[in-house]
Amino acid sequence: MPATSRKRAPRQKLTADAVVRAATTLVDRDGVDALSMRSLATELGVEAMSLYNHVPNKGVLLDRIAESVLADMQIAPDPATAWADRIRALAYGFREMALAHPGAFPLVFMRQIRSPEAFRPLEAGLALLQEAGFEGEEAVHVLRAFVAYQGGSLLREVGTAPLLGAAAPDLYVEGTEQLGADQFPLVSKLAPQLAVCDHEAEYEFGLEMMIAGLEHIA
Amino acid sequence: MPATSRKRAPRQKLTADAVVRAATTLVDRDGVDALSMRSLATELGVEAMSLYNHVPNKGVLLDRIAESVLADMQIAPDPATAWADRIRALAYGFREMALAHPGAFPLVFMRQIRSPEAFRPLEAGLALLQEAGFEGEEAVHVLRAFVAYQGGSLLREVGTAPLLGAAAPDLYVEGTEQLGADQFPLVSKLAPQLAVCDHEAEYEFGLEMMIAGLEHIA
DNA sequence: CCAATACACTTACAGTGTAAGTTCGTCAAC
DNA sequence: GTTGACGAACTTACACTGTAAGTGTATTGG
Repeated sequence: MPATSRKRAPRQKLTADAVVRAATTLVDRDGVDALSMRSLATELGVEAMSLYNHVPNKGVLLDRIAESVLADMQIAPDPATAWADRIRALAYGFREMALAHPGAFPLVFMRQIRSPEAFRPLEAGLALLQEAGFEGEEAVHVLRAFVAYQGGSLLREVGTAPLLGAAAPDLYVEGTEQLGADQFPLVSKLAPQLAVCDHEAEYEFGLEMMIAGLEHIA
Repeated sequence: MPATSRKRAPRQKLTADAVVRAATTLVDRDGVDALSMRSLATELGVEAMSLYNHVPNKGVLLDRIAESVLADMQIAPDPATAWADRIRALAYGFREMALAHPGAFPLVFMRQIRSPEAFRPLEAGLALLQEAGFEGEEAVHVLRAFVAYQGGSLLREVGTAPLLGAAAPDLYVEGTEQLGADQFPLVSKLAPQLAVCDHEAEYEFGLEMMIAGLEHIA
């Protein structure tokens, strides 16, 4: 007789890691709102309360998801190129992390992470800025500005913050039609441009703006 | 005998507007998570289901809250100063709106608003950029970049996206202590600067960076 | 081989959004 | 003045949420 039980499920290994991984997958697939302890348990072929043997509560589970996403971020080995290019590399690495986890990325932004995963990209950014000539408080300011821009951009791209995204492509046209072009002439005129949003191009545009601003300061 | 009934509550007028106003107040005071149909009803001295006579469902209620916040935004009458100054004025008006509604502001960012309230600031921004020499698609790019930066910044300031905010002031110190300064020397060295976050100063810093970048393009 | 541990299970409870049905205050028409 | 209609607040009910508490069993260390 094998080592597995004869009644009930064969006591398959359910580890904390498996729980977090499954949760991340579920969130990326169906969105954060679709994650409940019961839906996750079902996904794992287990009862809801069993999850509490591996994760203290849902809040911590969300933190773990964010950490696992952050841990996935690729930080380029930083070849000796111009610092502006290295900023670009780091920024696009950040974006790829977000796009790889469209559902879970907001958690990285919204939850306070207190683990090495959070320090790793931070350290990389500070190192890069230091070599670019930004030290101490100024480096922190620059980093915060970049993180704010990237966070806003990527939340828009993954759909969490659709403000000014493409959204329903007929929104502006419809809206401006029924409101009349008199009241909002420019919105009306630019409706076609507002109705589409090439996220990669937008990301690049803003990033270059910020880098140009940074070079102005340097 | 007055016109009011003698049994039950005096049938006080409960309008859609009153519902949205009360919801906005509640959300700003206690946070979005504290808003439930029942808690809002209690606040209004009414049963939960009565709200559905004035608002079709909670989602729409959240939209209405966002719209009411957007409607509160002051758009400066735009004196004939340099366009960079006018960008600053618009940006600080946006920030003041956010700070006046710390709980409800995230809804402005997260929910897709399809009402005149949303077009008004948009039109103002586009008008301003046009006078600064940015037309068509380029103006849209610029606007999206600014909105992304401001959204990210303000979500940090109101506490929704604490990433890189001050947060627990001992986070970095503790973190770097227990992890050792070897692994993250810069984070460790800059822990004091990372532990504090003067939101207004940070907002200004990033804004000036973006404006400098914009002037570089112009 | 037995005791201890780890961990999945069951039950239960307070809270959520909201569909459906009931009751009642107010006002218009006769 | 009576009646009827209508709007709006109320009640009940249901499927869901997170999780506290307690039960049972398969695996492992002595």
